[in-house]
Amino acid sequence: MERVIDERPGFLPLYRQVYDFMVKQLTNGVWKAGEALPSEQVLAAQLGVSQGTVRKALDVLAQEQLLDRHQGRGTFVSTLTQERSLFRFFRLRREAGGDFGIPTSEDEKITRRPATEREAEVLQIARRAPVYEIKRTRLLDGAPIVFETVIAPASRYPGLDRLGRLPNALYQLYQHQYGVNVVGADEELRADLASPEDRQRLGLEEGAPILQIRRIALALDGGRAEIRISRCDTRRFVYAVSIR
Amino acid sequence: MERVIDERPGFLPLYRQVYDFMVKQLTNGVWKAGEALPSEQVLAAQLGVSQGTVRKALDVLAQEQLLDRHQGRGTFVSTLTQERSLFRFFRLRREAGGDFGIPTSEDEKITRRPATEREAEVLQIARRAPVYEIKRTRLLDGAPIVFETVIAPASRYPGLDRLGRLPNALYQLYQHQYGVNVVGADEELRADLASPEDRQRLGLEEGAPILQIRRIALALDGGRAEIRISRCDTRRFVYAVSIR
DNA sequence: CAGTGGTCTAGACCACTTA
DNA sequence: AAGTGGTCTAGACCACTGT
Repeated sequence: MERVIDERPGFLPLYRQVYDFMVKQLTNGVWKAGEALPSEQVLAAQLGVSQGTVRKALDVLAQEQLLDRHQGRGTFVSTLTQERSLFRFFRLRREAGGDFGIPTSEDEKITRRPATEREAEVLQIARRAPVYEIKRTRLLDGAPIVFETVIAPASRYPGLDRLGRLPNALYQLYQHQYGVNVVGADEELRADLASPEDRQRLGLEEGAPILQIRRIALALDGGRAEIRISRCDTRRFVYAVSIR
Repeated sequence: MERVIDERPGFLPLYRQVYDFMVKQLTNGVWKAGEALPSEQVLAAQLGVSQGTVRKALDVLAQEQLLDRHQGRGTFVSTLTQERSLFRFFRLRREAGGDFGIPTSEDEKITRRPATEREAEVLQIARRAPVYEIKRTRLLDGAPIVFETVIAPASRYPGLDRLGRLPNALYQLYQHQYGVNVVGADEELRADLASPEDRQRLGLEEGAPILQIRRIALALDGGRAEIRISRCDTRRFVYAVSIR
């Protein structure tokens, strides 16, 4: 860690510098998903700081769900396969406090095309830079519930269209194949009427109401991982949020 | 703090016991909204624990937004008047990353009636126990956007129907008049078609889509503060969520 | 048993606010 | 200058996991 001297204007607490170092280890793939980190003692010695300072940085990362800590076992890089991580981003569940459903996919189609003006701006890529557009129908309990469109920058995910059938959990693919960690999302929700394509994919009648979710997924490196537009039939499932 | 001896089965970390003590101070109104707490040193001495342990409990409460800490000034009980607290629960904003609007209210009507079976269950009160039902139209930029129905247990808010015109921010009233702190909420969102009452209050046409938010507000004491059903016109405003 | 993270302490010093 | 919270250290002991 080299103990950089704090210049007065531009002061960063030590544990913050340790935190930044650790984020770098994660984004650079030095510490990979599922792996164990060195122990607190070892890290403290390597970085030339006290164990308490290392601990403070680790606690922040654990709270951000980038690390899993287990007393007696060690500290591990979080994997998005885990239930809680999956349902952090897939929030449809049976109504009235029911449990979450396990989604599957159908009628998938992936194309490569230039980004629209707005997409390029949101994804922070060059005008008309290539993106992959993935359209698919998502099912819960075997019934079509969501019509999903994903816009992902081609630069982050080279060859995404040559992978064959995509897995159910895209974020897991991003993490393991491309080293892109999705750590958060901003969503905007609104009600709309079903479009012809909504109706065809979800088996709805004309004039049926639809819940649209427009999500911008945020990557660990500070950039944007994708845009995702989900159009949901909420007759039997609701979108659940907990505010704390 | 009396330093309760930890019985082996039933072990609670010291800082957790300190935390529980502090929550009691807040729920019992010993520490009131806006007031300053004793300093860390004083608390540590009073409770017979180290400053570090007090700090750990205070940090948790600060993170839960129940306390505000300011270097050099002190630690204060959070007030729900502050912008960020208000917008923690009012999440409609101008679309496409725009700013939040400041809501006002209109056509308010409050009635007292027995709870329905389902309401009683959700609010954790006795069958047919009295509740207040508040209906009102909420406006943004002067335009009616939300038709809101609030179900609040009468036992928590005695005389709520004799207060005259209710303030815009009900949670602030709950906190200052009744000592009820709203610390979180569970929400379920779905799309629906505008009902006749929706259409009348929001000026919509038949067949217009509506975003319905069903919220259960959680109080600091672990009970339920209210049920709130918001039916929103999302043509010009969207419901914004940040997942981190 | 050794090794991990979790808790707790005591004390030093720093940064910020107020008077 | 005095008082507050914020950072950092060093060391002790506890709880849990594996071998």
